[in-house]
Amino acid sequence: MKLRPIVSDLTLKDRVYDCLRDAIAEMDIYREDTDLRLDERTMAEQLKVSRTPLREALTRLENEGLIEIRARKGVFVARKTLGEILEMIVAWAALESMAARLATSSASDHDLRELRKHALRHSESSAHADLSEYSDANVKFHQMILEMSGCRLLAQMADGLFVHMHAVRRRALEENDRASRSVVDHLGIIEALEARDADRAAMLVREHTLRLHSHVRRVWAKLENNQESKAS
Amino acid sequence: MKLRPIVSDLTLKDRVYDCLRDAIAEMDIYREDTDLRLDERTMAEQLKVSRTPLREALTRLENEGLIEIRARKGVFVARKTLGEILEMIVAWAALESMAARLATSSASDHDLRELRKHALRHSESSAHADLSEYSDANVKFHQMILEMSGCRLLAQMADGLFVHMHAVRRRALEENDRASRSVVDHLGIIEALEARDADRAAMLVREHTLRLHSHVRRVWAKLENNQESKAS
DNA sequence: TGCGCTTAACTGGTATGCCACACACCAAAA
DNA sequence: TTTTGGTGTGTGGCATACCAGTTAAGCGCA
Repeated sequence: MKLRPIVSDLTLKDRVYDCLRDAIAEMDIYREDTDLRLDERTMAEQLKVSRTPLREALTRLENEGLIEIRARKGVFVARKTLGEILEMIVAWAALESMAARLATSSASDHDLRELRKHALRHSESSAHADLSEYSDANVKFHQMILEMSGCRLLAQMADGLFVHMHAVRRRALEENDRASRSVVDHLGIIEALEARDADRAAMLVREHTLRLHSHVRRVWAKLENNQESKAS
Repeated sequence: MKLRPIVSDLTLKDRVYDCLRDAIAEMDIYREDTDLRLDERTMAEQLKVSRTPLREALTRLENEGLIEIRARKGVFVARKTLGEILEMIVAWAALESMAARLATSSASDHDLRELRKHALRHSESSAHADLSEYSDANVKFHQMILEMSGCRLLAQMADGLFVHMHAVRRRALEENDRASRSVVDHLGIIEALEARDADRAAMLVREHTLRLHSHVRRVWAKLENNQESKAS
């Protein structure tokens, strides 16, 4: 018989952190009329905890760049600038490119079959499915590569970046012609992995992600122009 | 009359964080008889602050993996396993490789001259200077490349990894024949950057860092064998 | 003497209250 | 009407007290 420990070591602070992290990820941060203000006391009351564990959770969120705590001003959900988002994509490309390189030698044939299966399953849905579903499948694809690298840290660091992208995609990933291009890219990546071609796999992943980089830059700039013209 | 703002936004929690971070970096974590235990109340007393800001600083250190907080057991400086250290080096290689790639297009000629100057200044000292001095110069070299990428996030993420290496190098970087090899590598990297050859620069940086990877793996394994034979 | 139980000291976790500062609002003076 | 100093309210920062789990020393019993 196998028993699991009764007490989970999950402390209040941790659970509050998870809760807030999810809540923030679901927010529509970039809508102009979104209230980015978070009040410590209000939240503490809603969560039925005191401010202490809450504040420790907030400290953690601040480290990860999800919120900004300004002394005696307030706690605010961080709205990333275009520049910061582009940098995150670059870092992501760096990590995943290395992951792909490692995966060519550490991924099992079974892993690669699973990856291909996943890609095929969602290749059709890409055209007509709703954004959210496609986007989740897309993220999943990249996470699979990161995991196949066998290097947990790479996956972990990339995860920290994905959280931010969650909010971004609502604003910048609306175009759908990207999806079909994306599918082609993915297949190319899979083939390079299957061929165990490290340089090629790393290169394709990098270029694929950097394509997102220019896409976001383009779309974002357009959006900001729209806002300006609306304002004037 | 012109006055500068009086208040620095540095809160107690931040200063405590800086203080602890430095203190931990200076510790000889991997010596067997080092006491890894940190007591909240003792530290609070020494720092003359209450436990609240101290705990928030600790939370932050825990996020970055420098310490481990076990509920009702104690706070401990985290001793990284060999596997974790190797993963950090891989991630570092990923980030800096991308940085070198970007640097080939974003670094100014002046930046590159500075880099070469720095490398030359320390190329001689590498042979006879003490480990600490050489190691600092070495880290500085890599930080310069990360900065030249123009991508702050890359530099920032790599910095988070360097903190851990600070403790590691005391244990694993004792061999000195590495230094001369390192100098050669560095010059090669500089030349690739000067030639604005992105692929080559990225490749050289990656291989250079991955050499550290195998070096650490080798030395570490040897050390652990020594410990075992001593214990038996 | 050896084992097990009690218990007291110690740990991090949590709740609470006060403080200093930021800011908005208001009233009085110009 | 505009400016300016006062003041009230709300915010996060910090200190403190208490709580619950952990541990090990001390005690009693077989």
